[in-house]
Amino acid sequence: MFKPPTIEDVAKSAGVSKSTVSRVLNSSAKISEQTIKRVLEAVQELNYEPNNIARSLSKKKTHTIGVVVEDILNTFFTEVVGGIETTLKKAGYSMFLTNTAYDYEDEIKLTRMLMRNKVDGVLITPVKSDSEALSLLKERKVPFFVINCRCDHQDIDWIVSDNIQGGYIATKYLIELGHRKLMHLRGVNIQSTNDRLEGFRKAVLESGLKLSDMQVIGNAKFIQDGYDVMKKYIKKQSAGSFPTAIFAVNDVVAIGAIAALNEHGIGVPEDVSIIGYDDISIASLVRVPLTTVLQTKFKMGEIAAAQLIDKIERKEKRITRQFLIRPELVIRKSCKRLS
Amino acid sequence: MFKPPTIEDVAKSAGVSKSTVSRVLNSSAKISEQTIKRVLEAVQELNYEPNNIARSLSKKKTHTIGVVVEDILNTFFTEVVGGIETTLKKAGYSMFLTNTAYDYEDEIKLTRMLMRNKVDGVLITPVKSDSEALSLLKERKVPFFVINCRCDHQDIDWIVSDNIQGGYIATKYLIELGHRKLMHLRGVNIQSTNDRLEGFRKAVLESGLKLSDMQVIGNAKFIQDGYDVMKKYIKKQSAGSFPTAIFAVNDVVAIGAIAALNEHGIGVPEDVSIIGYDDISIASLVRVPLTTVLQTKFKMGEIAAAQLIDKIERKEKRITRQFLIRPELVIRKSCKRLS
DNA sequence: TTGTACGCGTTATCAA
DNA sequence: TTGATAACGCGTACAA
Repeated sequence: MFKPPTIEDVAKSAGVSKSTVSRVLNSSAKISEQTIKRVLEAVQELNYEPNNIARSLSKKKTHTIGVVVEDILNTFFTEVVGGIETTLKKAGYSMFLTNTAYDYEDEIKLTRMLMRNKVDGVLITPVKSDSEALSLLKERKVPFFVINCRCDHQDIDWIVSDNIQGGYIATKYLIELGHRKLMHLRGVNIQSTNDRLEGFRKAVLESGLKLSDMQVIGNAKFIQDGYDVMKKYIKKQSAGSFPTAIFAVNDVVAIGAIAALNEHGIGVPEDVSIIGYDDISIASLVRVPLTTVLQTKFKMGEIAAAQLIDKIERKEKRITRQFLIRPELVIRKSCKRLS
Repeated sequence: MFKPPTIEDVAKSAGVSKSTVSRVLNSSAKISEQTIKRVLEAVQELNYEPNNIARSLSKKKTHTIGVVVEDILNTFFTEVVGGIETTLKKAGYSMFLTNTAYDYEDEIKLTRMLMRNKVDGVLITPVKSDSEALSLLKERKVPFFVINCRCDHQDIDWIVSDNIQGGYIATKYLIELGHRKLMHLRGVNIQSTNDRLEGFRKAVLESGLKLSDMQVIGNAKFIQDGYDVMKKYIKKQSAGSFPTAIFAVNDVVAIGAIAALNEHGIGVPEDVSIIGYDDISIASLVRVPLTTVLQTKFKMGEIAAAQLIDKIERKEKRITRQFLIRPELVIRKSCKRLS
């Protein structure tokens, strides 16, 4: 059975004590040139790699960050994770990546697992804003940072894309193009999509328009939902009440809606303008390049990771850090100015 | 300063020795109902969580798998990682996810880091098929499994999508549709894309056609490359030699090529058929729903992870495991039968 | 059935 | 500048 060399083996080979080897490797004290050389030679020869597990146990620090994500396959989270990974690597941390698949029980189990693994900190996209996972972390004094969820508690750090602002700028853009009869294809009932609706309302009211003139329909999430909702709407409505512009809760819903519209001979943007949300990678490639609202996901991950590390290493007094990232309008071809 | 309770604390609180606590928690031996109850109560009360670091050090097993991926943002790898994560979770393992960004130096550094962290095994998509990372792992007897790369060495386990077969079925399909003047938009010079070209050639020859009649152009990777290569080709060529069908090295290159074709009034599939590779999520959403070749990425991840775990836990003699996953044809609308 | 004592591979403390 | 030796928190052989 193969056993990797330990610090003890190096010590013997170099003819010194293991404390000396440790000192050389961590350059923590003054050591004679001679012994340094001898130790490094022994390290080379044995091809010694320190055992981080033992080191972690001794130092009570693992240089490891746990990441709990809702959907590891969703490009939104993927890009956030990309930002996290980049930042952690730079700072010398490794990443335990876990996936809840929106399962609350799993979220708690995974958080527990991470705590048992003594991660130095946790980045989490919680299913619920009052998730017990957060209480667990707080109780055990594990530094953590919440991503993509505004938590009520004042002392919880988080970063979210400002969905109210995003809904606002999307709607405002449509209004500026001269549209007055708007529709919102709303999403499922969660914080982020509710915020987008709120932004929609805010823009409408602020522009002196009436909410009662606007239509808010659907409960859409995937491309098929966008298609179905639109299809159903078209069949029911008389042409008179048809909106001139639509704000869809996300890009795939927008794409589905466009397909339904086209099937009925309604052109985008000739007959109706449509704006999405997310700027998914294909937004520029679909039949009509999609005007949309961009969330800087990679950056969100970077900021969250950087903040967490700062919290861990600086150990400064509790400053609550809450970040609202401004989304950006990406103008392509799916909206036209109303003459 | 807060200190989480240790097994010792639980032992004291329950009035037993720590070995007893350990036994209860690992149910490794027979213990009286009484003490079991007392211990569990103490665990509850103190909200005790075992320290996996200490446990790992003692048991020489971390229940952790290192994953080294070339591009954490690429949906190909993302889906593979999805399959890995699912499988590992089921088996009770955690995942250290790292990203090389195609940097060979990084690949080695990260592999070293994983070994220092004493992962029980490694899943890796190496940049080179003879990467030193693999030798390191072999030397240190760390079980590993290679994803998406056929390695020369007979004793290395790997799983790849069969790109030769993929190129073959794509080309064969075009030929079966009656096409005789084919073109291949080739990719950059790496194993997988070279294999696709090889499959292309194989299908051509096998059908009794001449390779000299076929055109192989480009060095394309991204959407822009597909556009540029096609654009350039159109400008140079006389209509006579134009192919009736094109096999593009991947979907985005195909999409770029279609854009270039359309700009010149060449319709797909009316004037020229085109088939892609990958079945990226948007393949069905672009102007012309794309016929393509599908790689079962999630499944690749699942298989790789399952095989690795099997290797770790069964400790059976060396059976080399090499998997060639068959790609599948996904027929949509971008190819037409030649009359 | 339970407890004692040692080992896992480091770092940290205290002498020398 | 170095070397013993004690933590770190847990599993486990051995003894009781």
